[in-house]
Amino acid sequence: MLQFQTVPVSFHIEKVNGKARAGRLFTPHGEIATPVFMPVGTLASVKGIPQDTLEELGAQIILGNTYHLYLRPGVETVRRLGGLHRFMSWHRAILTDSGGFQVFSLNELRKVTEEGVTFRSHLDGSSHFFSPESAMEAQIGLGADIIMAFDECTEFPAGRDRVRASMELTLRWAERSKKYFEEHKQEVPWKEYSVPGTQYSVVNELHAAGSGDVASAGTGNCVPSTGYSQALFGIVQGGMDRELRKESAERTIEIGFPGYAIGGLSVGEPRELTREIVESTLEHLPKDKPRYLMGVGTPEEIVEYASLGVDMMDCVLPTRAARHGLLFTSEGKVSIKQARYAQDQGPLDPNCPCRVCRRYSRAYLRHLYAANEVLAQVLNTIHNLTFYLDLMARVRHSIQLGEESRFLSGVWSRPKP
RNA sequence: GCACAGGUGGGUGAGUGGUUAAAGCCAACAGACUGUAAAUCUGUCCCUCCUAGCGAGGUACGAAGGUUCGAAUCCUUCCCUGUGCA
Repeated sequence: MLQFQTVPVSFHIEKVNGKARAGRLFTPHGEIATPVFMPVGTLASVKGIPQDTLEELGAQIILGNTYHLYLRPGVETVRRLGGLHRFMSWHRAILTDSGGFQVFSLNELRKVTEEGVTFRSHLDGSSHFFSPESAMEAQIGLGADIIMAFDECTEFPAGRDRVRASMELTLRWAERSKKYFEEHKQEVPWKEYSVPGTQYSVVNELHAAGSGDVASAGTGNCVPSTGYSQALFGIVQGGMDRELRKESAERTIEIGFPGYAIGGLSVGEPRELTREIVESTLEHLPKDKPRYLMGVGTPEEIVEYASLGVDMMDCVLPTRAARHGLLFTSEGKVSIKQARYAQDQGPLDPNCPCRVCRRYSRAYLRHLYAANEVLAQVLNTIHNLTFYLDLMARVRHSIQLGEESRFLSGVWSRPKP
């Protein structure tokens, strides 16, 4: 009889370069080289991109969203189907957000109390209650490798009293999240598929399977190595107040998590302020634990945050902007819908190795967008994700090589082939 | 030929005497997008001028004429389109 063990996700730092770190995060569904950019797949799908393509693009871990999946198809459905990995046939790592961000973004459809948050569904208006406990229950049921404490993402601007109250609430919710998680983490759906006596070897096979072996890519391969459980990360809040950020960090650390996120940023504040808060908050986070900056950013920003010592980032920007015709290239932003590209036979980004830039012209991409073809969204997203993932790979490489001086500028401009 | 029904800005299509340069939608053009209520949202979209504004002129609802203080809206004739009947 398999005894399910609960060793947390582990993190090894391989190289420190200034404030930046390159490392490896070990999860039940594979290793992740950090710093890592995590594409967002809110509804168990990175919009427009099939899972095998994501693997080819080098996505190591993707996000899912508890609130959205809870509403549709429902946590119990996903759990019965073996968890998110099996359900969506994604063999690599997954992180779920707790729904904390929806406390912020659905501000007109929610009511926050000490106990939790009542949401009105954006789908049908029905009322739903999320608490730290129910958010953990849901995330355990979904079975992501990394799950997030249920927090309140504080709005901007907010007065100091409001920020403090919000931070305190998040701290109380963090304790409740951890307590529930510790008591229930063995209920994760993939324990049923655990194979005794396997560890990293299984992880590696999964990676191999992910690199193009269609025959072995069935749901049966969604088998995590034993010896791992999900990992619950805590979230630091504190608004734009350095002191409160410090206090939030210290008290979250006191509760104790295998990784720490910086939340509540990129909520409308000036970019320079974001950077300041990130930098000052990072100083108070443990050096030996993964640090996850939630919800950022532009290509320039993710490079900069990595250089400051952030290990994990996620953002809807590359995927959403792609669907809206905004493409990131080595030469800056390209709004492919502009009339000026109608006759442009050149590639989107001459320095980009992605399949889109190798094959299609700007004129064609502009046409697809103008004609509202679904392929426009697919190709644009493939490019933007390639750009982001490739950028982070170069950042990792740069850190590993100790190229500190070239870090920010060098990574940005791609060497000519 | 006769009888109906129609002709509105790039396209559709509201509007049947006055806050109408003319709704809405589409197209076009530009902008936004940062733990996804997002294949979404915002702005511009007749011409000219400037002190750039709920600014000033001009032109405009098939054509020409008429009624009226005032017409896309009412009348007359003509042109054109669709349907039906010969």
